[in-house]
Amino acid sequence: MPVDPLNGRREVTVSDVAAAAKVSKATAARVLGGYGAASEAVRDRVHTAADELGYHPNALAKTMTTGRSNSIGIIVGDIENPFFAQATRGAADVAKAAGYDLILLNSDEQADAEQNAISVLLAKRVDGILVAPASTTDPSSLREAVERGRPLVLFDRVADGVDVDTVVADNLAGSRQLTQVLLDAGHRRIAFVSTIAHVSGYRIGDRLGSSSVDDRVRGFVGALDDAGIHDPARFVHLNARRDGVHAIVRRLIDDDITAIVASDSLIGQAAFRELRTLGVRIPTDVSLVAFDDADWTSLAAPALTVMSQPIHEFGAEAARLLIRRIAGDRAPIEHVVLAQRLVERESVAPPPA
Amino acid sequence: MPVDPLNGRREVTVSDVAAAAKVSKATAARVLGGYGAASEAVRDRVHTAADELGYHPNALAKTMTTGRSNSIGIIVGDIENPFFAQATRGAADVAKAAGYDLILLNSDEQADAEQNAISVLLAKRVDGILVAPASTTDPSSLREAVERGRPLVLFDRVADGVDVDTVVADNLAGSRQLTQVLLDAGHRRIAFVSTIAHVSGYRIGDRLGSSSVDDRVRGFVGALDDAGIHDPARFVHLNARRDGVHAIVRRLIDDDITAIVASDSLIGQAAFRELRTLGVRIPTDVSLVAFDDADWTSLAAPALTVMSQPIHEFGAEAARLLIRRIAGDRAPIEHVVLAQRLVERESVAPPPA
DNA sequence: GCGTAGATTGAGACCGGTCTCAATGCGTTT
DNA sequence: AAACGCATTGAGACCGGTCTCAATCTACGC
Repeated sequence: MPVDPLNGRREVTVSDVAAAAKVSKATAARVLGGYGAASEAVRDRVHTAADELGYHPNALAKTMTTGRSNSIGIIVGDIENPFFAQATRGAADVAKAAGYDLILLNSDEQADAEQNAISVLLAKRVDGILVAPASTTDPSSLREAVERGRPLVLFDRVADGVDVDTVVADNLAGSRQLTQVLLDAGHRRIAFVSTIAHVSGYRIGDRLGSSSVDDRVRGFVGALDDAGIHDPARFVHLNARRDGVHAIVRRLIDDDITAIVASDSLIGQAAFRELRTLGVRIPTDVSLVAFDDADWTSLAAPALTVMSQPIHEFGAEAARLLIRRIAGDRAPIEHVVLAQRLVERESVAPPPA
Repeated sequence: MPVDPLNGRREVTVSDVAAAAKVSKATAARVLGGYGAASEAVRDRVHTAADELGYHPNALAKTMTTGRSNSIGIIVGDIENPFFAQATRGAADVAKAAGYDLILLNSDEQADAEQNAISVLLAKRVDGILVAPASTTDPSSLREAVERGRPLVLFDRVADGVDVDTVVADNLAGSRQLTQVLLDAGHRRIAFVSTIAHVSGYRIGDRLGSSSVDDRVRGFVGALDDAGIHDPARFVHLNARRDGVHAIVRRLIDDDITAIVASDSLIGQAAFRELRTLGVRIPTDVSLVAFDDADWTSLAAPALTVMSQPIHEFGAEAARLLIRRIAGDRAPIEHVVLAQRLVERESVAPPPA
């Protein structure tokens, strides 16, 4: 009798049930597994035997032969970030409805952690992987998944040279529109702030490590450019993680910036706090807008004007695409682009005279 | 040659590597698995063969014999709720450091979903389970895990009759202290609002479905009682999910309540919004306090006075306890109680004259 | 030079399912 | 009554690892 190595207890197996029901292992497996046929009488015998013995299927053994684990991996930057939490929930709901579970890994936006996460997931034989890639420009961490032919779907950002389904927002258009709100209010000295790491000062044509931020910056720069503002690139401030959002914001105030576009909700929050501690009034002295309609943006005073994204849907749609691929769909790669939506509130006003 | 049933591709196995390295399967397994001994020469041959062939271990096959999956399940109410997201991150970090991955399931605070989640996790042979139980009073959904001897650790709430390690906050003391802030400000008509379902109006001695809410209510009632307030139970308002926080808040205002204790951050948020739409000024007209130092509470105007909890630590400590149990620790059951911390801000003032 | 301990290696069972294929049983057709 | 089709059942290989145990090899002591 086999013994569970973990707690020394015995797990009831198909063979045990078969013996108790006086049928072959194959037959017991058929009725317990719900495949193949069996006579009514046998089915009853097996089921009652299973109940009496307390049979519980071993999903791993099943995976061994079928090759399907009914679990999918999801790699996010940080589950504590409400953005990822929401996307994960969207994915979890779709996955659950289709009979899949989620194995969750945080990458902290680190390529090596991401690569390691993928190896782990592959070793656990997940049926597919959902990832918000840490780097758009260096997708080497994703290579293993692609090479080994596991279905892979990217969300929030794309990755160069990785030919898989993706679900992202229309950040280019969204950023243009968000920036335009500021321009329309009369601002000319508008800063864009992002935590993304970049080798040096931003210059037109530079490619950023995250396609979504890249698009946002391009939308921002494009809008300024269209408005006839000279050298818009100088208004782009990156590396805010390294330098600190508060330090950057302080510098911006010194530079007589009159409006700030925060690249995401977390940066928006940090900027909001710093402006408050500096005693800078929003929107009287400085206007502030951000991406993502996070909870706090409508609760804060003033409430923030934001570019809202269907975050839940990022995860849900990505999961749908993935599950289709797992099911064997060989349709051409799909690049889903979801619209953003402007939510105007109270954080924008004309620049001070 | 075995073929991967999922994508028709061939996965390289220990046997393949063994053949290429001209050693037995057992020997190849030993060097690849890092157990047992092998001569330097053989080790080299096997490793180069593995590299050339592109060998990737199958963690499931390993689990089949060892009985350890190196994954732990975590069941939360809703990963989208920042509380659970934070706790999950805490657990994920500790788990990762110990070589475990997390399988995440949402229960939506539903006992049947929780029970199903446990079955799934058990079938996937997780080494242990972390759960914020949906019901303190009806722990039947947890029974299977206990009966089958899988290590189980509860966090945020306990469950009656389930004799396992737990990690919760000192809600009784925290709630008392939080209520006292209101009492000290001169309030006598203070309401406690929770979304928890309850058969009827709250009465002293009633046992609530969540031990943490139960403790908070008892702390609240105790503080009022000590302050000589008659029949404090009448100030406890439950079933806010069913009735709607906004409806309850409106009713409270009609009843000339001068202060509100929100049972968690989400309720605090809903109450805050409703008070604002009603044109009720905080704290001039009504004081508002809540549990959990969520982001928005310090960003809102006025900033909320809250009872802060070490949420991250709930998950982290629970994971630590669980991993100890998985490792075979037979020490007596541990009930960790973490302290809460009062954060006084601007949402409390004396009641209007 | 021989015995023996210790290191190295291989054969094959095992984990708990699924799956293929052949054997058996039974009702129907001719 | 022989032949046939279909439903039901069982034997045993297989998935990809681990693990036990025995066989072989090596070096050392006397």
